[in-house]
Amino acid sequence: MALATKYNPAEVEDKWYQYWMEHRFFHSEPNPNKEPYTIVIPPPNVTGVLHMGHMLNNTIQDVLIRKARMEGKEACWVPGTDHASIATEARVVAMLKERGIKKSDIGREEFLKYAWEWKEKYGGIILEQLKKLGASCDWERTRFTMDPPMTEAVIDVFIDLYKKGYIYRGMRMVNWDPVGKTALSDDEVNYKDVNSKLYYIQYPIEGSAGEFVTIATVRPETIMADAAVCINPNDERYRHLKGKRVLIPLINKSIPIIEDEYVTMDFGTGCLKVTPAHDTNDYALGQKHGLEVIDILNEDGTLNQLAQIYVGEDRFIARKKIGKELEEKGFLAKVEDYKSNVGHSERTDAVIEPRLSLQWFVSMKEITKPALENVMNDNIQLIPPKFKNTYKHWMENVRDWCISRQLWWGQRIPAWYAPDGTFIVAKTREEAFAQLSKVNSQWTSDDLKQDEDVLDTWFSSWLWPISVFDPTIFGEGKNKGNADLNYYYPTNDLITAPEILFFWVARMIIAGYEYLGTMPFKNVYLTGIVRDKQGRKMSKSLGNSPDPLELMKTYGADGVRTGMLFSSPAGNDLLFDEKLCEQGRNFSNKIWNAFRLVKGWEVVKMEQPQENKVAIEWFDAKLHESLAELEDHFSKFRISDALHTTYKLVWTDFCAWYLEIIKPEFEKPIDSATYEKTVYFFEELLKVLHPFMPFITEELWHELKERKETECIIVEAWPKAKASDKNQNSDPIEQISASFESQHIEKIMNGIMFIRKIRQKNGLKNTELAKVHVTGSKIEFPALDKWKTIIEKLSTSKVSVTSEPVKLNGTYYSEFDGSMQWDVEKIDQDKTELINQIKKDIEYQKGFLTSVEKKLSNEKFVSSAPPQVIDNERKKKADAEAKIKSLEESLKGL
RNA sequence: GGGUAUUUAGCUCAGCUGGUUUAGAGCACUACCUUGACAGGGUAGGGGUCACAGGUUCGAAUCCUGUAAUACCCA
Repeated sequence: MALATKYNPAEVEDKWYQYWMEHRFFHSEPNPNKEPYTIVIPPPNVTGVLHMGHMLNNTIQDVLIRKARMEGKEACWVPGTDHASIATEARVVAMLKERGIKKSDIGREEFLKYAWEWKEKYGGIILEQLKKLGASCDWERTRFTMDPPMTEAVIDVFIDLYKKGYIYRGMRMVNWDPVGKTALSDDEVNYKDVNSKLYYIQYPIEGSAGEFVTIATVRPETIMADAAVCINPNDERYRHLKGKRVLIPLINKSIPIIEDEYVTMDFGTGCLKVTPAHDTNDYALGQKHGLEVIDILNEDGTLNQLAQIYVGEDRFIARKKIGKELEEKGFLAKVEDYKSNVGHSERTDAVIEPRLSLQWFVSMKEITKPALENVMNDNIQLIPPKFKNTYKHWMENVRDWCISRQLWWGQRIPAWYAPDGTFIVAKTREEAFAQLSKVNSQWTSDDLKQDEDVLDTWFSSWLWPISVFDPTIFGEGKNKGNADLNYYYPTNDLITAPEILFFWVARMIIAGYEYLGTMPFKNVYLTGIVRDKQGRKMSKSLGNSPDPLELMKTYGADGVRTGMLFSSPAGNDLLFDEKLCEQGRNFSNKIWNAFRLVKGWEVVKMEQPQENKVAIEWFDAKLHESLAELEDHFSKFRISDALHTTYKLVWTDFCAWYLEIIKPEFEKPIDSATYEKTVYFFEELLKVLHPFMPFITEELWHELKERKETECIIVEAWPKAKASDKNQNSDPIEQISASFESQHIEKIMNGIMFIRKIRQKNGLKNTELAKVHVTGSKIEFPALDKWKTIIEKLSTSKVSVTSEPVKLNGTYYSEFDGSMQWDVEKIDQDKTELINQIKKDIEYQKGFLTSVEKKLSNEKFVSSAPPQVIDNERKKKADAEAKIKSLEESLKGL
């Protein structure tokens, strides 16, 4: 045989991907005659390289899009990347540092030139890697969140929301990253338990020499920013302090003692220092009591002039030094070890500093309303639905969204400041100046300064499902959308990771309702997180992630795709094991070898053997049963289950049973009728396999038959499950099973396995025939008779079949399944094992019988259970009794 | 601290509306098979008190309560 015994994916994968591209099979245009099916890719970070999370995510998207394409829908999968302002800027800064260039020296314009240069060079890597995976994205529609039209959309949205009153500028306590020197959104902060110390500091009471009040704090370096000391008005211990003042140690500054029930009496000393500039809760307390705000930190986390002491020192060094000085000067009562939960920057890992600053915010209270409502009422479906709760909780407690970032890489905020601080939000300097001139004519256009900050990347990507189609619809007086938008929007499914449910998904829903009045997608499929075997999240720093490209080289893209999907229930984490890819590769190989077998046959025109007709009839039913099951799985996004169904259909039903039945003896030809039908089955199987394994299926599709240039499996029609004529209303799976004698065949297959078992126990050689007698009920007899030759072929035996019990000569091992009796003639060998087996069987059956009898003798059961259930129990009882009898007889025979 | 989940075979998971022979699959494991498609294979086999404790019910892996462990999200 000319074909290699092992399938070699490397030879075919690139070839077919290129072929698909050349023939533009991935490209989509609006087509009113077809139903659209749209997915927008969750845009990976431009700085990113393919990791296992992308592999899983994009495999699922590709499975869905390929299936939709085969179903005759206008399938459109839009790819692209986002500009990831913090991550990219960090990369570019690092690159410049290597070249000895400092960001601050070159200025914004120059820096952005380098950034774009960097983006052009490295930015496309991940998209190229997706091609290796087989992703059938419409590459002609590739988008980048900083493409000029996409940027314009972002600016339009900013201006529009500002005009609507959703965007405001405000002094707010933000999460400040002193290393990145930027504000972070709440979601970009990771909280970690950190060992720290609780300092008990004594504040002298003004005017009462020698009297102190003790305060516990983990941040002694902020005492200089204290604006008050707070006690609980219900606290008896401090009643005498009412209305007094205390002096801040070391700087001797006088501050008031205030009262508020906010203070927990049993935490620390029950006495709280209030530092409005450096703690979120203290800020709120300060607002309430009209306290002074003293910010003693610079943007890099060092102390400033207002601190008076240790000016210029880093906050952590200052903490140590102040602790020491407090002790030396007798202000420190004690120090305790303390565990506290401290926020760290997701990007730089620096300890987050709550900091007051002027930032831009989106007010979330109103704008989120439709987004919450339409998820709760299932207009938009989250899969799995357990995420609805989490979503609801977040949406109901949503805080205003801080959208300004102190970076250069991103869309610069379109706000223009006059020298006196008044500002105008407008698209261009000219527009801003024109607006300003109306109210104030003292300045020239050149006096205007644009805001230095850029917008959060999510402020771009929340528009993604709209702006990839038409970025021009945002803002007042804009058009109602182009043909693409009207055709593809709302998109169908969004496949993404649960970790960005709020970062991204929720915000896209908000934008969708705000700008188009409708949902951006109908279903949100949340994949799990890919972990290693020990359950650790895969990460670069742990180095526990395999290189996806290497994996694809080793196992083939098809192998890795199926490997990922073998174990990926929606929303549950996937413990990745390379063995899964190996299983995927082995599956490719199995398909390949089935093909080799079929392709190797000599086909002649001759009468079709009866057993082949029987096998075809059976497999045809099996195929349609599986198709119905597949449809059910897909409709519920049970992708892994869909793959398992396909896997079993191909490996077990087709290869292990069907092909074994019709396989001609060595070097004998096959009849053409069976061959044609087998090729047809093979084609149908390749089609259902295609979404999972696009490459091998395309290859075999063309190997199986001569095809025209565009006759590719990627655009072949998806096989539909046959619906039976009767019982139109009942479940499709049941219909098919019921319409066919499948339950008889299942019994026959069990019988075949019984014979094989006895053969093995008997130590029969491959050439020796087992002698078998099968007795079936009247209803089963026709099926048995039809399958007789097949039973013989598959179990290497000589079979006789009757519908009435007959007297058999000799001794037999028997199996009775309730209606069929299988007797395999005993051959003298060691019987003890078999005897033990039978005894075990009898015991099992007796135990079973007891449990059934217990049920039936329970009066309450008999009186309250539905009749069907009781009948079934009676049947179970009769079956068990018959089985025991049959087993005891064969035991006697031994 | 608050919330949401999970816990079924050695591993990864199904088990969808409580009853379909005292629990299924894949992988791993064991035995046998150099069988003319495939050893990346075949045939057969072993393996589980459904986390624990209560409760509801004629009947619970499935529903309820509590406990424990784990994971994620939020503060």
